[in-house]
Amino acid sequence: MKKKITSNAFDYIKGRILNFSFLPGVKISDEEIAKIFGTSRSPIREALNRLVEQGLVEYRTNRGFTVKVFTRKEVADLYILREALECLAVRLTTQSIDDGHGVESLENLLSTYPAIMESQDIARFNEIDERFHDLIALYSNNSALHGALQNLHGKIRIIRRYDHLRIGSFQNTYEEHQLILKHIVSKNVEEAVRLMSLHILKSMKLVLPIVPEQS
Amino acid sequence: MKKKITSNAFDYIKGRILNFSFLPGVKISDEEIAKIFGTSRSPIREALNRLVEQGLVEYRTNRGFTVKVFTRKEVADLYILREALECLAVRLTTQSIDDGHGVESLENLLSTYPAIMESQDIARFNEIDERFHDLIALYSNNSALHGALQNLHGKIRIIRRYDHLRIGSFQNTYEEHQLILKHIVSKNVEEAVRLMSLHILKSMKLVLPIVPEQS
DNA sequence: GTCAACATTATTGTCGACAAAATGAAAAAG
DNA sequence: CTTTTTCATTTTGTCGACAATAATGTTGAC
Repeated sequence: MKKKITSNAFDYIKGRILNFSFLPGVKISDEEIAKIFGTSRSPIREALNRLVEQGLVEYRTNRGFTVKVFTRKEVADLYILREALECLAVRLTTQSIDDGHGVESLENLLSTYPAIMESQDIARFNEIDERFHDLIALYSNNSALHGALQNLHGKIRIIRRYDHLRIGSFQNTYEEHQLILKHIVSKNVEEAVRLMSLHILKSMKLVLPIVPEQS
Repeated sequence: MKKKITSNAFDYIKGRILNFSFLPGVKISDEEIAKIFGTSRSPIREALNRLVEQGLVEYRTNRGFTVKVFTRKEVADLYILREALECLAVRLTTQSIDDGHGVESLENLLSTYPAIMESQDIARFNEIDERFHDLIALYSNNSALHGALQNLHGKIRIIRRYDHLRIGSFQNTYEEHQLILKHIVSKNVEEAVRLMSLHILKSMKLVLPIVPEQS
């Protein structure tokens, strides 16, 4: 088995960005990462270039790499795009879900919500929340869509950091997910899509005011 | 003025992929590109890693970089995603188009179609075709959406290579674009969206059979 | 002639070094 | 004191080299 430093570094840096260990705006020094990995800077730079293209990292010539900072406008744009994509995912998934164990997976996931809500573990709850949406994207059986949504979720995760009041909306999210799934299972496409749209837009309204106005 | 080899190489390689000078499946040797640029391989590799993340180039460990080959399923997925995004773009653009010179630009563009149709210049026609869609994405005033669509168009361009019968459909495309714009201008959102959807799906039906079945 | 084992060559991944550019600190000018 | 200039330090972009891996070619057994 090989090392493939680039790929490891990619995961490592992305991980630290997504769990807020690297905060928006901070510099990511290739030299430092290289030291951490005990390697040279070349593979680290390759990883960073990948992350730039993924939209999580920003780069300015002769000035290095920083974690991307999103303006409020950008966040709104992301959510509007996300709404369209999630609705498409619901549409496609509803059509094709019986061809597999998709319903099962989703219902299993839903059944784990209460325990986690009980525990008040925000990070964990956000994880399964994201997983719910990811599963729907997955069962849409459209890899381009799935990829696009994963990319969006990454960016939105960075933003969600500001969003700590979410404890109150756990119950809400749970109920909405349940209802969406119910309509997916019963092939009620239009209603499922309508609910998903509301679900995303509601989330946007919660998040937007918390994002700092300017970069 | 700086050089920024990475960025130049990125544009150069992407350009050659998009104008079919690098065909799907062929190896892109970093060493060769480095020779062309008269530089070392490091900045070339950084550029290639960016292109990998953009989905135009594929990478396998210890085996180098190749131009991405799309399967027919992937192409179908791309078009379905594209339909959703283009429709969203039409929706947003219709709402906001009077706040600028958007209509003008689009009408100007449309007015250049006949001459190019006359000339039978396929490449040039595909260019303005793409430009029409890009302008709509631009005037949607949603940078996330615009970016996602640009990315999609890049991938679809690779596929379009197989599509050489398009001369016949010039007239068709022209009329459809005219009609779509007309409904955008007159704020007839739903009809504009409906027509755009048909426009994309028709294109998909044309392209799909031409894509080689398997990778 | 086919095929496996081995040897040769080419390619890929990573390294350490260094010049150019930016940053920050100190000195000079106002 | 501020502002500007100069200089030292750090960071960034690129290079050329090399070991590890894969691709290719050669040989000989069957």
